[in-house]
Amino acid sequence: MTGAEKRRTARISQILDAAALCFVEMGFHRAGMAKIAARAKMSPGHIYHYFESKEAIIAAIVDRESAKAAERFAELDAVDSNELASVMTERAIQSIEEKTDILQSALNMEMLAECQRNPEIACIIQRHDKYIRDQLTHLIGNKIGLDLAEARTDMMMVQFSGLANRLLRNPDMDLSSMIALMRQTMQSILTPDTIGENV
Amino acid sequence: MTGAEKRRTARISQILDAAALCFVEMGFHRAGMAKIAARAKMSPGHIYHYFESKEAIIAAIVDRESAKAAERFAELDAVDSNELASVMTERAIQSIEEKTDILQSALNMEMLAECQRNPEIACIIQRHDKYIRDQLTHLIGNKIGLDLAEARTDMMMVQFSGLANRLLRNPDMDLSSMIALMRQTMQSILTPDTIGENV
DNA sequence: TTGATTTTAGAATGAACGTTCTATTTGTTG
DNA sequence: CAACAAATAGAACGTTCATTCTAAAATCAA
Repeated sequence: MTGAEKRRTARISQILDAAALCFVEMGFHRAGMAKIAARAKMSPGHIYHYFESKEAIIAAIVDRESAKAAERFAELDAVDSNELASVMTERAIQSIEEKTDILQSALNMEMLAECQRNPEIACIIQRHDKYIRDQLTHLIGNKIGLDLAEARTDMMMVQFSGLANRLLRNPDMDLSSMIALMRQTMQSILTPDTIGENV
Repeated sequence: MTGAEKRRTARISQILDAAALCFVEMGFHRAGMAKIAARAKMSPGHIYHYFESKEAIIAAIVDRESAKAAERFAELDAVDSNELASVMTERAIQSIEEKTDILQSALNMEMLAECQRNPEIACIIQRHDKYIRDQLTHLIGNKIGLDLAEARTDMMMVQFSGLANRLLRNPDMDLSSMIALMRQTMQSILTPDTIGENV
């Protein structure tokens, strides 16, 4: 990688990091280019050498998250089938405990609200969503070998986004009881015969 | 109610309806007062005779939803204890089927995104959330008479917001399978001995 | 080092938007 | 009906913000 290319990717990272923080703190529309620029330690005008528009920045952030998710799934794919269910459960718990995903879900909320009316963003997010869903279905159905893999995947995803949503709406909520619930539900989703005959 | 008061409440409804639609369609920040006014069939300036600011309109919308929710809970409170669980389940299914709550959840998303940085809105939403939670806990614990009422309530609320979230993110999702999952989960939440010992 | 090219800054632009102000219309009441 | 109050319209204001433009600084090639 040449010096110029290095610098370029470094600047892009700076912008993406700054923008993500600004979006979380102040929302997509209140986060002005001036503030993003200040946080990324460059001039507003300069951002336009790397991104065509503010929207392009969101798109890039979603893409970046997708890439991270892909990495995590690649890791899970390497786990032994017998351990997979418990590893997935613990991963989920862990990401809640770290509250990492809480900040992330504030960002997701912003994106989701935005994608309601911005078709290009909507497309990116739906592609991302489909990717995650396919990966999970693969893990649950093929690797763990459970039946009704799609239904279990949907339950899991409902659980995840629901939990994030509730934590956002009720920040003072008792995290430990939420974690207990989460663990239990994850286990029941990833255990045979949990899902009744009426599905 | 005098003629003046009638007109006043009618105008306020007009504004609230128009604003809610605009917020869903275009988001809080893109929904300009001009557009809300046009939709409410009045001039922009006139809105300020009823609401101090745009934020006051959101606050009023949330309050209005709270009032509607209160009505629905009052109805549930009158249902016979033995039937309550199944009535609650069917109510939930129904609101999904009608897709009413989907539009509603787009609005919720908007509010939720907004409340991340607007403390006044955050306060209103959290009060609303607490109200719903208390009501549900009362129904589940006192009327149906289940143990672990708070935990069951939280599971239920996670389930609800999660489902709304997923439908928003993935609008083409197969609704019928979602409904099947929902029914089953609601039943399991509202049945004794469903929640394990580890809670 | 010098000329060329890329990178960066920061001011300028133009549009959008929340809010306010002024004037007009409508409705009410003595 | 006349006088007053409330309701309403719509233009005007001031601000904010994404984007563009101009020029300066830094980097690199020769």
